[in-house]
Amino acid sequence: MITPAPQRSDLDLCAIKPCGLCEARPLSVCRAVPDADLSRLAEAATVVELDKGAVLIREDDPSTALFNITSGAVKIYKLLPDGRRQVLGFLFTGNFLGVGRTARYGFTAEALTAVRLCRFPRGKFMRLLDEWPTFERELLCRASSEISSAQDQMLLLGRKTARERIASFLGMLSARANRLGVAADHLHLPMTRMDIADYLGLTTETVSGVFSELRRQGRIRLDGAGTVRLLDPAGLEAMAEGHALRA
Amino acid sequence: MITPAPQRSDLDLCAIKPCGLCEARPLSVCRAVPDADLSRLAEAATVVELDKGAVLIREDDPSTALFNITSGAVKIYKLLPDGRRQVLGFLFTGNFLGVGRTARYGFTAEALTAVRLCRFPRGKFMRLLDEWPTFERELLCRASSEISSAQDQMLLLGRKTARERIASFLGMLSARANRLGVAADHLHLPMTRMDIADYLGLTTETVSGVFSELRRQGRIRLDGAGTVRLLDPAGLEAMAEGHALRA
DNA sequence: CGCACACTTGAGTAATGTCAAAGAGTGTGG
DNA sequence: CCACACTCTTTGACATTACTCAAGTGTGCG
Repeated sequence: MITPAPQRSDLDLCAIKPCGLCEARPLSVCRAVPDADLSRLAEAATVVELDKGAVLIREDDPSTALFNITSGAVKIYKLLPDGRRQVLGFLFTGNFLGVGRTARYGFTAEALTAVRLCRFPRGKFMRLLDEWPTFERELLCRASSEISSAQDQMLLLGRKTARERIASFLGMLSARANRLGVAADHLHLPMTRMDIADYLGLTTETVSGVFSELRRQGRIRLDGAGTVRLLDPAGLEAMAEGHALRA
Repeated sequence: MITPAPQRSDLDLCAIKPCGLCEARPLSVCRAVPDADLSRLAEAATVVELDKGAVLIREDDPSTALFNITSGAVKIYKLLPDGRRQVLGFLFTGNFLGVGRTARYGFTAEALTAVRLCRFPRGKFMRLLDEWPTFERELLCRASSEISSAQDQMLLLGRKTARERIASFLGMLSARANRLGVAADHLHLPMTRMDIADYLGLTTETVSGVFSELRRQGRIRLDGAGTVRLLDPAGLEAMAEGHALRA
């Protein structure tokens, strides 16, 4: 509901880093670029480092560049004229921003933590795309799964209760941790309650209330410092799918 | 809220139609296929005709085929175990179904009217994709704009009021009519109030109530037979973006 | 140490959902 | 061609979920 005053931060241009050594590569679109061509990829990219709160993409600005996150977390959101906000997603290492074909960005992107990104000017990027079919396939693949997640989110926003939304949210974070091979029941939330609320179509008060309710029910534990421990993942999973909750 | 009993209809296999004469081609992904290769495209496709209400894709079934709509309208939706439903979208002539890369369909697709489609077995389709880079680019392009629409819909579902949702819905249909070169203030709605409600995250009663309110305000006219006339497109547009409404 | 900021809690409210019933439109079979 | 049966739509009374507003409690940072 509240418009945060987004601070414009100049993009720090850092030395180009060889893509071959990049620890984010296995998670990124660039994994589809042939090893032999890595230097051409590195040529096209500029490494950018931003502080927490910095805005890297502004809704309705001309979309001149695409970004790959190599470390840190980013939130993307849309605003209504009166300041109501919808967070469209949280992006982490390996996520790619700006695939949209339109002339202008459809959302704002803001750093949740300090971030490091590779910035690709749109024109250069498109030319590379033409050369490496595997790269284009990778993008299509990612776009497809993004559509699929968006559809899950539509079901959540359109039809789930506040409880179910929070349970789904925790489930998603847990699944992501699992995919990355991290402990899936010990979650770190880099976003505020308001970000979560704006992501789930709720208010901070409701999010807070449901977290407390889940804590009282012994399903989660709030360890402070943005950490949540899942004590009953199965129960939360069931709740997320809309099954009535016992206990 | 209600699960319609979807009737399984056998896919009628019809004679293969030459793609060169297809009136849906300028609107479809196939416009990106080189003319010289059209016969290979036609070989891969099977023309299918379905009655209103027929289910062509069932959520969680193995995704064995992709479809291109050559005439008619289709709705796609997801269900929760207790029957709550979220309509993800309405698809028309030229829209493409099934780009998802996953092994199973993520939604159910049901004919809103009688439909004609081209059915592509997934394997064959993927092989064609490898051969025609322009075809793959076309799909990526469509996937991007689908993501963009999905994001608009998330804003709608997460943050807009019932009034704003209906106004947005009418605006979308109007914009589509405009794109097709049809009169943009005379809309035909092939879907029921319940479909609209399930698309906008509302109930039929609320949808009906808002339609009546807009009619009383002189902003629209309900001509029966699923036809709506927009009397105040500018006012509706403003309403869709969340501006307070005078009058 | 104290000021922000984020989070939690609770009381009251408003928007939308639920339930019920009547009205309109459509198609079918006599 | 009409009557019936069906579904879809509209309307209204009532219930409920989540929001608003307000106060109070951490928690981190300068």
